[in-house]
Amino acid sequence: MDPAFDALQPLTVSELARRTGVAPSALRFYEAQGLLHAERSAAGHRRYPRAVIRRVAFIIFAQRLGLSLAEIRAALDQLPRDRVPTGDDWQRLTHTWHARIAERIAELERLRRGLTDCIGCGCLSLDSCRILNPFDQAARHGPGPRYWLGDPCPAQ
Amino acid sequence: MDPAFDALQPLTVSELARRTGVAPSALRFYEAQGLLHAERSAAGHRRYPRAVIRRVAFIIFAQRLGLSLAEIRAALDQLPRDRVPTGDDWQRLTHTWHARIAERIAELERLRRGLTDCIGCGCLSLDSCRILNPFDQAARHGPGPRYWLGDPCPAQ
DNA sequence: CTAATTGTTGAAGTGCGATTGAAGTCAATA
DNA sequence: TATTGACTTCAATCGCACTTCAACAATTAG
Repeated sequence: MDPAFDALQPLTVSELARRTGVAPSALRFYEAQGLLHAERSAAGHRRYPRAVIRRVAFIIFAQRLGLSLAEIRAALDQLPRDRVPTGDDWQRLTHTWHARIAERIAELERLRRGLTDCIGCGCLSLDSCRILNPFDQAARHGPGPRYWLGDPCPAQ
Repeated sequence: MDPAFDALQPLTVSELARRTGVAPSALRFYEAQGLLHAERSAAGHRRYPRAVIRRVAFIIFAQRLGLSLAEIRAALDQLPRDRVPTGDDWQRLTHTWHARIAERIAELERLRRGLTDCIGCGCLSLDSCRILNPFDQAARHGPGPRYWLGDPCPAQ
């Protein structure tokens, strides 16, 4: 009998992969990075408690919001280790993300505006146009600063 | 005299870097990838026509929208080679991006909703919840499919 | 003239987020 | 018993977007 039919059994890596859409190789990678943990069967196979699905969902959400795995790990480390996290536990983690989402939406709206006002228009204001969010960009580590310097576009 | 003061002179790589916020190494990399082209001075130094600023702006915008350099190159290849692109030329390129931005904003709003409805809530609906956009995800090449399968969350 | 600055090239290195492959283990089935 | 299939580990590799480095050439300031 397919163990996936038994809602009380822990999940194998391929079952978890099927349920989350995340490849088994990625799940193992996440475990190596400390984002997931699994019990082991007698044969050394991973056995995931069902609560791990929510954890993987969290990882996917966070990635879509642009967080790195290191950041996601730091967030997940805030969860209680001694019990299954409650809805409140999860909500505390995602509390600050609403602001993050709002910022990203705002940036997209600036981008949309920039498409017409600065890229699309025939003016030469690009030299002195600020469309991309400097704060957003300054927060980026590593390669490619990419902030647009100067004063607002005269077209605005 | 600083040649940057002369609005009619072509730009050196460091001037272009300063005006766009893109590192010289990145500008050279873009040239190697076929996204930019430059005339050369007698000494073999790059001389960018001023119109290249708009081109770099386009690259930055496109990157923030999640396009790869290969995709951006394909878009830029649509521009006329025999003359400086007009506003209309640029707008034709960015035409489809408005839809792209709208989709991404919609995804962020689903994500925001999912934070409360599915991650944060105490229900067990995650097993059968679809928050992340399957179409978006299916469009992703390479690693990490990450689509959420199944029926909509009962909480919705 | 000298020294600093800015530029050139090609190759190699970096960081992230994985995937892939080789070699081996284990349980169930033909 | 043999084989199939799912799993294990560890190391290597990949794709992307760059950055860094070494060695050298040219320009510019004092």
